[in-house]
Amino acid sequence: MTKSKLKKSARTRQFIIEKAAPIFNKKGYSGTSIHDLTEATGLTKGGIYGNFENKDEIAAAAFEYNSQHILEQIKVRVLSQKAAKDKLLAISGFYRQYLFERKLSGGCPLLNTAVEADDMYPNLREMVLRSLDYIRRSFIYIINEGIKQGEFRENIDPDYYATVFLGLIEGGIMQMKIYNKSRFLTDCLLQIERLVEDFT
Amino acid sequence: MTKSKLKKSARTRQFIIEKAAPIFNKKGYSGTSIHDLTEATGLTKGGIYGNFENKDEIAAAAFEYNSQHILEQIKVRVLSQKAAKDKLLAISGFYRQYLFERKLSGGCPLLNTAVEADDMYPNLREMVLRSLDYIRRSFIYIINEGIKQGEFRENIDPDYYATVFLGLIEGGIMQMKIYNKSRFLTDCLLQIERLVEDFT
DNA sequence: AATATTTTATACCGAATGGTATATTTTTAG
DNA sequence: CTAAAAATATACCATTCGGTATAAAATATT
Repeated sequence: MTKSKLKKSARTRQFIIEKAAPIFNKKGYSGTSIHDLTEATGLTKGGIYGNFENKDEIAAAAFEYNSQHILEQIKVRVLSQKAAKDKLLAISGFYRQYLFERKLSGGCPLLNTAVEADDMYPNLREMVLRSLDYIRRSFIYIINEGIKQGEFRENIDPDYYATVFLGLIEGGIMQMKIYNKSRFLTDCLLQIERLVEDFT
Repeated sequence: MTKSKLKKSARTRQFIIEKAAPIFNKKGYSGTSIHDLTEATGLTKGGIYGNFENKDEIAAAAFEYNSQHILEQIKVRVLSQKAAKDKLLAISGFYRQYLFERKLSGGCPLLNTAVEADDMYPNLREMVLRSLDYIRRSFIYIINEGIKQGEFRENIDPDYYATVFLGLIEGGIMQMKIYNKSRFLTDCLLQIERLVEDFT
């Protein structure tokens, strides 16, 4: 192992994933061809198929990559706050900054993949479900903690608000993308923040 | 004109649209092949291409069909109410009933097409934008009327709430589809109704 | 009913699809 | 530095893709 701790194949695999991820996010699973990936990576089919079994496996890895990037950033931001209210605002804060991430220019991978996969690709659908549920459970956990520690009122339904918050986020992203105006997302995020304000 | 007022071709065209619409809504534009349509209609390629220029035109007609169905139902429900508050509740009421429409089992065509089209198919994107904006403007118009007639408070921002409502609707549908539980949509609709309640 | 017209079926096209066998190159280990 | 192993390029495969020319069938007009 001269150049790196990882084997060559592992590095190439990662390289392919990084190039493939934004393409799948923009064009979707059906809309992305292997040729798109050879073009983006500079590799040939042999190079791609030497590292992945088939298109499904690349798509799955690409989604996981896109998804993990979001979940990790949310995690970091939440952990950096102490008060439950600030933790919730940290999540909406992430999506405010998210607007400017070139990496995710194709929109929200959770939303994109959810819409394409739900009726067509059960494996991808399952992966989306797990990722969405991570955010959901984060909301629920934070709200419950807030209640437990007397920071929030007691009659707040964590499940309900997790759904409302996620709905506002994804619905806001959808509108932002179609209107090509960030205001549509920021308005939805503002509503989340107002609801959170009302928790105390 | 023996059997109908419409020419044969017009009837066949309509027949193709009706069969194609749910397929495009489930599988998306990239995911739907002409073969899918010949299979669903019982026609051959000649029959299809005798009535449509190309796949784009079928997809556009299919989206318009799906979209019009929604917009018309919203229109009817809104017109059946007099008070601004009831008009707003009529829209969320539509989406409650919407859950059970077999016709739209593939989810919300506005959401589906928005997500697939935004980066890839500018024509479809434009059509989605017009449809979404119709609902948006309905919300705005109703809220403005409510304010004008003293039914709602005066410090309500119609544009803001139109965005929030649409976000909750589409975000709710997305969650409902991926979790396969209607509660995720009904919770988002409930939040709309609570916000409307607060307008008075 | 006969004919003109429209509509649909058949048969085909080149290109692109996902995928693979194998030759060649590159990397790794001794 | 050399040999073994791994990774990549080349060339190819069958299938499907969207689309079309044309022949056959169905419909509309007289």
